[in-house]
Amino acid sequence: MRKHVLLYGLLGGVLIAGLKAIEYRWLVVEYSVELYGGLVAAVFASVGLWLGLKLTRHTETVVVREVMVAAPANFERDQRKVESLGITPRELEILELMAAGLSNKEIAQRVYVRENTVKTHSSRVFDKLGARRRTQAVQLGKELRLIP
Amino acid sequence: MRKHVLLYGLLGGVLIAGLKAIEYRWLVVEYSVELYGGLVAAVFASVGLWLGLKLTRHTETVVVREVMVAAPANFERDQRKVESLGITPRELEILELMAAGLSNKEIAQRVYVRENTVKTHSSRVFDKLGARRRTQAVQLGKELRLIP
DNA sequence: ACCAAAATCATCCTTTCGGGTGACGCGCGG
DNA sequence: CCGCGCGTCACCCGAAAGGATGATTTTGGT
Repeated sequence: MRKHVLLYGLLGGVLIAGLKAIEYRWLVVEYSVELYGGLVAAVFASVGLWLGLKLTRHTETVVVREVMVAAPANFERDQRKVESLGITPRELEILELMAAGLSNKEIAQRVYVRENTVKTHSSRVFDKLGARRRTQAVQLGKELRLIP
Repeated sequence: MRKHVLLYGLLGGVLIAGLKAIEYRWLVVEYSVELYGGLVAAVFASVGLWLGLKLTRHTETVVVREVMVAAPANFERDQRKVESLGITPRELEILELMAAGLSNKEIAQRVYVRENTVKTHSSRVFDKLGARRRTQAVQLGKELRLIP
């Protein structure tokens, strides 16, 4: 966290210095200020946005709601199996998305990570489930009541 | 969401205009650019941060708990959908085996045909279901009650 | 503050999938 | 008899998935 703030400040400094230098070299034009401001704004906005997402990615409030539904099946995760298999929350999440029929790339975009990361997670899940293919993993996941 | 973005852009414009005006009135000094950049950076960082928080603050995982446990339903194939989609018995068979997590090769061995044949069948099923991946086909097949 | 677990990302390499295309035989109904 | 649907099989090619390994960063709990 503190590291983030430091990095943030540092980035700001570097950015301003860089822009200053650039300005004096080839942006000595009428609209340099606008360009300057725009760039700074864009960069800081992105960083701010990223930071915001980063800070709250895992802060979910769990709301347990009792509902009376007739047809659709009720799903209750078998937490014991999850633990005994040593499957992490993230891995479960990826497994669910896999079951929804998403490709690794799509999952990556969905959860804001690289495809490589998704592949690592899925590999681990396959390992823990003893599956060789994603369809198999999905099937096992459903059988073991790890996913709906 | 779109509203947010619009507001964001608008704010940016107003801010820049405002700063520009201010600059020409009282901040015509040596370090106006730094001040300017700092202000823009700060404001946009906060807004970005706020936006980030806003977007993810209310991510709650809703756990739906049901009282009555309907027995693991008996599966009844929706023959109408099967026909309307033009899915043949053989294709359904392959789809089921796919859902069981078998690879094309394994399916081929199971039903005593070449892997190539399995591939054509699966391709046709994907076509008819509008799926691009086998996991997706399985998911759709279950949703449409074509397979258990 | 420190350690272990979890999460992230990369690179290399092999296997599996999926798309596209073409072809052949069989049985059934017109 | 001929066409048509269905099942069968082949080949090529690019994309996706999976295995193995190593590395760094975050997080959570003493």
